Amino acid sequence: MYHLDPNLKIPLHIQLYKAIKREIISQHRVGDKLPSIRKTATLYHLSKTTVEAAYAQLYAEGYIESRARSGYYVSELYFDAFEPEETSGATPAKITEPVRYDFFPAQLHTEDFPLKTWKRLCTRETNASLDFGAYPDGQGEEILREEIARYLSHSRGVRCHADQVIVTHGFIDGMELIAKLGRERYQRFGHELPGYHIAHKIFGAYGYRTTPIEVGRHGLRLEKLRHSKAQVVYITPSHQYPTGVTMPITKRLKLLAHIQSIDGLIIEDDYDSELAYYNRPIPSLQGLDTTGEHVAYVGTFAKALSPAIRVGYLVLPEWMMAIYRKSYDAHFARVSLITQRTLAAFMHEGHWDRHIRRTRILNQKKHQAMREALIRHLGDTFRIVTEGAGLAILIQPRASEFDWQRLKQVADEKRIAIYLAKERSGGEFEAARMGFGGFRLEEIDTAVAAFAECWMKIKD
Amino acid sequence: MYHLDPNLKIPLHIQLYKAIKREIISQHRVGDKLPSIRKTATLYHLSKTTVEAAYAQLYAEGYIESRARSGYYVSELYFDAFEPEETSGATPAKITEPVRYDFFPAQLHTEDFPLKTWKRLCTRETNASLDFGAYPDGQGEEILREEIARYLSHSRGVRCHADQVIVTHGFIDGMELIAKLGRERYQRFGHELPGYHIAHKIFGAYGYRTTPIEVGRHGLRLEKLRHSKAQVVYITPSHQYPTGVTMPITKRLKLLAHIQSIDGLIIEDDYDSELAYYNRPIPSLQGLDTTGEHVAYVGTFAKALSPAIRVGYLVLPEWMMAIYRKSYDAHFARVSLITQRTLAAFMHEGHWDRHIRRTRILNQKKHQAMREALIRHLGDTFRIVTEGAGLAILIQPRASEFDWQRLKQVADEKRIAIYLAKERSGGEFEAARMGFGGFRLEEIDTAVAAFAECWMKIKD
DNA sequence: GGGTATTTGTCCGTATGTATG
DNA sequence: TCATACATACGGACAAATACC
Repeated sequence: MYHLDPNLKIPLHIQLYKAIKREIISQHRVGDKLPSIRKTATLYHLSKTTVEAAYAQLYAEGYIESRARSGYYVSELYFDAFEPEETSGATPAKITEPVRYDFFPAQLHTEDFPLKTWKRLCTRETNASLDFGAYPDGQGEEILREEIARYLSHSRGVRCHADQVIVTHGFIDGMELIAKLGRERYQRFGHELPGYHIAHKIFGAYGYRTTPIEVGRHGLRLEKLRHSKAQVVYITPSHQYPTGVTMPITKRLKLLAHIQSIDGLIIEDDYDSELAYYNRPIPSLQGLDTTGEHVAYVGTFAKALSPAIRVGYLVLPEWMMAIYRKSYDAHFARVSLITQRTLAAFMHEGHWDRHIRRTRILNQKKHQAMREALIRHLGDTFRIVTEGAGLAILIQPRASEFDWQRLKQVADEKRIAIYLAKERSGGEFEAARMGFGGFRLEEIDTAVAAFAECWMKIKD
Repeated sequence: MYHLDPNLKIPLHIQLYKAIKREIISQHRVGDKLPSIRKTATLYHLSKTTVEAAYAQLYAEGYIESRARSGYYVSELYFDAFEPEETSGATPAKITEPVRYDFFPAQLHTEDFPLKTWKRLCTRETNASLDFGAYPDGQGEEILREEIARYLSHSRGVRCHADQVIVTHGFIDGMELIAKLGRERYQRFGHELPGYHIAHKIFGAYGYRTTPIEVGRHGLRLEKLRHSKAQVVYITPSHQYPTGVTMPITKRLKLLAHIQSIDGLIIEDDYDSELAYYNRPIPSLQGLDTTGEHVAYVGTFAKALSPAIRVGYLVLPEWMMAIYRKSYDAHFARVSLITQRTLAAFMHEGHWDRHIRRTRILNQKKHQAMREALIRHLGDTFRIVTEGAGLAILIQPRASEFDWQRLKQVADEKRIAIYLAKERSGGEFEAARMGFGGFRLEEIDTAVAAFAECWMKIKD
């Protein structure tokens, strides 16, 4: 139930959009179905088109997804997402058979979440907060911001102070904030192609002109960037999504020099650096930017901890922080206080560092297991395109002809979820991304065996 | 076979609706099945939605009934009204002649009750309950409480859980319960003036000191409330009785702040929110009260469904529920189990939502019909004071002098029941409340014509 | 008479036309 | 010309009722 006022200057569909957005952010019930366009329209005496406009806005910004002829559903914000649902009690059996093996390349097995510790800290903080009547800090609780700043500076080479950190309700919330704060200064937004599509949708929704910029073997093509005249550029330099390439240090410096020369802004999305088990992490662009004015750093806890936690953070240059402080309600918390306090305690007591380390080792093992399983079950019919890039191994068949669509179809029938990757934009499917993050270590071999059955069938 | 012309100005679904209506009226073959939506659609080369809209229109006006997944059937109820009543046995002729036209401003025509559906569910639940020997729940059957909680939270913005809902035997029962539960904590009761007089009588009977509080153009006068020192205040914020004013959101927040500051209690009577066809609903006070401790919400099924059902409900703050649980027999049911189960099923299967929607559309149409009839029969001798407020249009004569008492008297002689409204408290009668809820749609014009005869006589 | 194919109301999102500033 | 909002019209997905075998 929202409050809408037709006498206000603000258009009705915007009012509705804002109200729903607020609700989604505050009670993030991922996967929930929104009331249908008609229901909402009759309830508030609006036309369907008005409601549709509000939903379309939410959709454009990635808050909700549309399932044709079924309804709108709250998005699993950010591509991290995935928790095999928490079946509470008597959930009715799903109509669609659940997948047996899911090779989703960017998920973590839920068992890997240190649930017990988290629960313990959570109840402790809940009790401690009861007699604590202080105002929340809209930027995020200070203790948490300090923990984040400390972590980032020692393990990611980000130069920052707690004052520059804003705790957000995840990726989208953070990107919107950047879009808003930057729109007086910038108009042209560049994004990676292929890349994570949500980013440019958000900036598009905020009135930026968006341009795709090609990704090469070492990340973003700098000459294309120059040519595009983009002032703001969104990149995933440490582990480009979805190709997995890493931008080498020399290129990072060149990129920085260019952005500094045009007084632009890099949005550095370091979405899964915590999981990197493969190589020495490269210092963040943010840390390389000695001016401290041209990089906005975006991070999240969703990947390494749990998507359910829904906490991310920004590290912004001082000039953006100045605008932020002027324009935002200092006491409107974007994230539940308890969650923030729990997280702060979790970090402060060293659980976060331990968890990261543990996850790294585990991922390394899983990677190894996947590699071995592939070799065992597929023999010499395949070759590895990339490995060590994230939670997946990219593979291709040795044979030149291969019917990818049929592979997917056969896998589907056996309720195996596989994920194909295109080489660059517009090309054909050319590789399978064999994700291992979602399996338990000892599950991997069985899963690959099942996959191999499909593979072998197609190969001939 | 109807003739439909897509080139006409009139929308196709309206053309179809009119054609079918004409046919039903001329050859009213009660119980006949209409051709299915798809049949008609293909026959006339229309989309399903267009036919659906036409049928929905007929349904809303009561010409046809829908049996889900079976078909649409011509209503009986509609024609029953014309038949001379089946006098069972020797009923003596009534002494007082019954009124021919009753403009009572807050009633619903009995035809509008979905009797068939209700009966069907009722027998089903009766049979189902036979072999079911569980204890009744004094607070109300859980399935019903859950349905109520769900309905209230999505369509009235009430924050509640089924645990906080108590099913009552109507308004008075509920108010008595509140009076009992609150009397240890509160002594001073405030009520609206003008207002619904029953409320303060009940609280008076339970030993409260009661004070009237004036109603202004936007509802209760807050300064008067403060001055009155009332701790408990009974209000009808969404559609004040009898003035019809709505308390805007800003005032609601102020009222809440005041009550919170004195640790008092608001009794929010949302008696006819379901019927609101006129404006966008405003979220309930209960939902705005973030503390969850200072509003008791009172609702009823009497208005929208039928007074005969005699079921209401309360949503109480937790502290009141705690007292309730201590003091009341957990197994003394206030309402017949069968009724509760029937109602729960009625809601669960979507009939309640459908009924509400249907009623809204119908009221909108009746309102329109009343408006047109008034203009047709009274010409420019009157003006509309308020409309869209509930089931009546308030009118005044243009002439400055007008003998209201004589109007009432003349109408009385013609057995027309009319209802006059005072402007604020203490003033003279200054408007007539032309209620349309009690008429069938097509009756309205005749009724207004009869009323116009009286009106014109006085006017001169 | 019990399982199966079809029919049917009902729900859903979507596209386009139109009045109004 | 553009944004806002509403009305009209479309056709697909689904589960229950029904008809059919």
